Parts: sequence; structure tokens; C-alpha cells
Amino acid sequence: MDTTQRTDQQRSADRRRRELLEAADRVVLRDGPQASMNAIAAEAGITKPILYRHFGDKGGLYAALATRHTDALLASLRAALDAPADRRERVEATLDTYLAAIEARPQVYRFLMHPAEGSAGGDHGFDVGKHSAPLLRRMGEELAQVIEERLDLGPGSQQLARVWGHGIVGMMHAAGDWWLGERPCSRAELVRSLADLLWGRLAAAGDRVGGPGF
Amino acid sequence: MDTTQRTDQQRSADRRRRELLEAADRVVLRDGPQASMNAIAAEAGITKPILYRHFGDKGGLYAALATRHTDALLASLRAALDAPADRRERVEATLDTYLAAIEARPQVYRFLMHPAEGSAGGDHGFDVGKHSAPLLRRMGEELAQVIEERLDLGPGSQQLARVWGHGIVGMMHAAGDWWLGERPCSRAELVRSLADLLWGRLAAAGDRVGGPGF
DNA sequence: TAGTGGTGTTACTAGCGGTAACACGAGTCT
DNA sequence: AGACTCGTGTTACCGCTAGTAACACCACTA
Repeated sequence: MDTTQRTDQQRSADRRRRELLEAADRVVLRDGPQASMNAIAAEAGITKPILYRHFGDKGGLYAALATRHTDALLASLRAALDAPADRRERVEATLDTYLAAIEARPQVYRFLMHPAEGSAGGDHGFDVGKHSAPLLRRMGEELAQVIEERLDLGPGSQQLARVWGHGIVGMMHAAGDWWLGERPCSRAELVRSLADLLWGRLAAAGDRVGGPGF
Repeated sequence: MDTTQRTDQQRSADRRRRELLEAADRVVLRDGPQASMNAIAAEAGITKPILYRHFGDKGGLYAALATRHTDALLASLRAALDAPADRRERVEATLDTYLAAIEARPQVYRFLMHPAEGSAGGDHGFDVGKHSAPLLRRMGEELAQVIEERLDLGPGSQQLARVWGHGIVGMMHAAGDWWLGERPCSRAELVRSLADLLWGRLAAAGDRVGGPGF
């Protein structure tokens, strides 16, 4: 039970855990978010109780799975957000990165947006205000931080940055989800339209003839 | 089996249906979106198969339930959107109406955002791009229509209006969800911050000292 | 040789959505 | 009257799920 021994065991457990996660990944990407624990165990070549020993419950497994993908996506977004270009170009690059990601791997996207639905049992005093996927929350917080660091918004800047961070992320998400389902235009056009919205074209647009503007 | 008879029966069935919906409403508002069909049937004083005869499956019941609340909320939003005031005031009124609704009845809000999760069984060729709740889609489409009717956006206005409709709704939803969970500021402040975002303050903000702006 | 810890199994529980089969009461046709 | 249908209700079941208890094996150690 010396240190070396325990390290070896831990290393082995970690490796096993990674293998299980990869198997779970395959199943979730194939069957969608309702992939059953039985199916995942079968894909990994083992049986259910082992999954429960490693991840506690379904929520734990899904959280571990989601963290991997979320981290990867957030890294890409950070890179786009940090590119050496002016603000509009950075915003467009970030939007495009996100949209390219959900376009390239829609199953991953679907999973990240609805990871743990019917998992926990009796949540009677239930969590109001936490319906967005964790990914959205994390993206919102990250964006808020970038905004607050880089923009001069005057008094109340921190709070404003957080509102904007979550708001912009929500805009991106909803528009992207709709776009992915209907494909009404190219990705570049969507990016441009959203950036135009953020750039105040809504406020600047003229009223249509025949009545006061929206 | 004459017309009067059939009308009587239909009327009775409709009345029953409404009673069942009200019972389901009570249970869903009490237990959250995972309320079981057994629980709903018990609340209504009957047993499961009757629910299935009236609504087909759980998705049908939940859809009927969601439609009621969604229609009500959309009516309020339309009223705010049609108020006699200038554009900014209308936008703020609409945002405030939505936020007031989710603040006043968070359980309804929660249900509308996650109505039918683990319902249908084998959806293997699965619906990519339809993860937002139907409420969000409907709000996005309605807003798009209003924008397209009232604003002069130049060429490609219809497509632009739809992107903006869904984007703005997503912004409102994500910011509202975050705000409802953390309550970092008053509703009025949130409304003002979001309207400022839509009014181009992001583009207009100056860079912070020490580097190029976000 | 006995013991210990990790890995794996089978077999089970409780609850879910959904359904088949049956029972009762009311109105209708012959 | 008697048979027939139809809507409403029930009980008892199916197949599935998440999650668990109990047992078996295998390697390593004292």
C-alpha cells in the first residue's frame, strides 16, 4: 500500500475510465442523449455495475462526457476570441467557430444541449433558472469575462458584461439551432446577420411605410 | 347517432379533456416536468388508460398543456409589441413582459422549456436542430414576422428578420434564465442592459486601455 | 496459507410509458 | 323485452429503464 502501488492503481483506473468514456461517447453519438447505461456498458464490453462504480450515476457519466466536449469547444472559441484582428472580425470569427462546430458534429451539439434530463429522481423543490445546458452557462460566463476585460463600458461594467455575455451566447445558440434545423442560408450569411444585429442595425433601421416601427 | 347526440358527446368529451388538463397542470406545476402519467391520473381521480385515450401519449398531453400556456404568453408579448410607443419602448416592454412572466410563474416557465424529454422511444435518425423548446421557436417566428412587417431592412429583409427574430428571442431567453437563477440585478436593469445591447452599445464601446478591444 | 482489494458477473428491485382485456351503464334498434 | 353498440372505467400486464446487492475470480501481500 505504498505510494508507488497506489499510483499504479490510480493510473490503471484512470485509463479504464478514459476507455469507458470513449465507449460512452460512441454510443451517445450513435443513439443520441437517451443512450441507456446498458447500451454503453455493452459497447464497452462490460456490464452496468462497473459504469456505476466509475461514475456514480448516469448524471455523473454524462457530466464527465459533457466536460470533455465542452472544454474542447471552449478552447476553440477562446482562440477565435483572441485572434489578432479588430472587434468585428473577432466577433464574426467566434460566431463562425461556434456554428462550424455545431454544423460539423451535430450529435455532439445535441448531447451538450440536453445532457441530463430524466436523471435525478425527486427534485421537488426544483431548480428554477437552470434550464440552459451547462455549456451555455460556461460560454456565457467566459464571454462576460472577455467583455469585461477588454471593453470600457463605464459604470456597472461588470454586471453589464455578464448580461451581455449570457445574452449574446443565447442569441448565438438560438439562431444556430434554428439555422441548423432549417438551413435557410449559408453560414457566412448567418454570421454576418448576427454581427449586424449586434452592431446596432436594429436600432438604425428605418420604419416601413404605413406605421410606426417595431 | 344524430347530430345533437354527437354534439352532446363531443361537448362532454371536451369538458372531460379540460378537467384532465387542469389536473395535469396542477401536477406538473407541483412535481416539475417529470410528473408521471400515474401521478396525473391519480390527481384527476382516474387511472392511466383514460389519459392515453384522450391524449394518445405523454407527448400529446404535454403538447396540449404547453399550447395553453404558450398561447397565453404569446398573447401578452404581442400586446407589448403592439403598444403605441416608439421602437425602443416597445422592445423594452416586450422584454419586461417576458421576464415578468417567467419571474411570476417559474414552474410554468420551466415546464415550457423542457416539456417532452424522454418521451418517444426509438428516435435513432434523430432531430438535429430542434433542441429549443417549441415556445422559443414560436416566439422567434412571431418576432421575425413583426420585424419584417415593420422595419425597412433593405434587400434580403425577410431572411434577416428571421435570423434576428430567433437571435433576439434566444438572447432574451438565455439572459432571463441566467437572471432568474442568480438574480444579480433588478428586472428593470436587466431590460435596460439588453436593450442597450440591441441598440449597438457593444459596437460603440471604447477599448479598455492595454490592448485591442474584444 | 490466509487475507485483501480491485474487477467482473448475475440477479434483482422499483418505477416508468404504454397496452390488452375485461366490466359496467346508457341509449338504440328489432 | 332482448340483443347490440358505445363510451367510460378498471385490473393486470409487457418491456424498458436506472440503480443495487451479493457473489466470484484473480493478483498480490503478510
